[in-house]
Amino acid sequence: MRLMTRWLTEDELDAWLRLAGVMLKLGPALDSQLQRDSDMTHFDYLCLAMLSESGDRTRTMSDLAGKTNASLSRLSHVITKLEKRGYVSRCPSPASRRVTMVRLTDDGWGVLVKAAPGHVETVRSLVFDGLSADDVAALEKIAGHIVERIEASRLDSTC
Amino acid sequence: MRLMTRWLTEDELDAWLRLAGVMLKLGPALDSQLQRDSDMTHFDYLCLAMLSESGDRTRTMSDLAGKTNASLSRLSHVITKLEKRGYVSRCPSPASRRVTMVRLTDDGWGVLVKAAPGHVETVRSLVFDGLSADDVAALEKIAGHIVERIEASRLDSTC
DNA sequence: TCGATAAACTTGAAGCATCAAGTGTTGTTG
DNA sequence: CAACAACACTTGATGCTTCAAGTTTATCGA
Repeated sequence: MRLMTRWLTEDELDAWLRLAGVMLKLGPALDSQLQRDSDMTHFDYLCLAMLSESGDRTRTMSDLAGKTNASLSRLSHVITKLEKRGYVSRCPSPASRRVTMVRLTDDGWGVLVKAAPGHVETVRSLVFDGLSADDVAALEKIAGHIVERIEASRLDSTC
Repeated sequence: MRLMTRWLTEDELDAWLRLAGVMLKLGPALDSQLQRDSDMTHFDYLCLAMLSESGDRTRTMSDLAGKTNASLSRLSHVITKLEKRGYVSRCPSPASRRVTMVRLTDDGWGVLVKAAPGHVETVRSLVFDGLSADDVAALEKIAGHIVERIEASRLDSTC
């Protein structure tokens, strides 16, 4: 708790309200397209995509949670759903009995391949069309900065 | 539907994954702080804040939905909740009988004033600390660009 | 002016996310 | 080596968001 609040400057406030707008609108916009065309959430898509990028299409829950920026709890619920649909399967890890591994099935791969073009087109048209290379670099830098700070703050409070 | 997908470049993909990280982590981080310290959601806070910025602490539902980047349906549910807590009140509009006006009550104002310092401090520490003025300008430009494109795309599909 | 269309919400149900609590497994330390 | 803490999840309940459908009021065209 601080005694004096460091308020935002006018420029910061403008930037903040727009960023809040992105948070409030972009997620739903992506969900809406994927739901309509492929009956899945953006987060579902991310899970399948992150699995597909692993050599053997397999990851541990914790690893996948990290790659998708999700809590283990959220991931567990979603993996249960995707497993019911046959897109992924859980299997025990050879390394340790307390880790669960998730594998992208052939069906899951098929669904991902079908969903990808429409999703990428949506991301392109909502985010990247009209952005310069400098803008893209700035976006990566700033977004990376924010994610880092969030992760650092979670470490603080855990100790 | 396009025949050839314009995939993302490597730089775009990096930027996109980080932006997705922001979407997935920043909202929950803000919710978590506000929930813990003030028993409210970030979206609740935004509603109260946007009402407080109006001269008479009053806005129509549609106007407030626009300011908070929300659907009318979402807003209606949340306003019902905030009304039950006594932070806002609904009243008819003198101009037209189909518009509902929402007013920030004194209690709501009090809650907002109490919540603001902690929230602003969180936003500052997660987003703005460590960003240069150029970064802030870039953030505003890019986030504004994305929000504009989402709004434009919604108009497309509505016609 | 009358009827159709659109605007401005509201509501209920269904699906998602989060939180708290619980289970089983693996290091770790006295 | 036995207790204890930490890790890697899983589960159930609660609250939030979205979607589809419904209501009431205003506008617009013939």
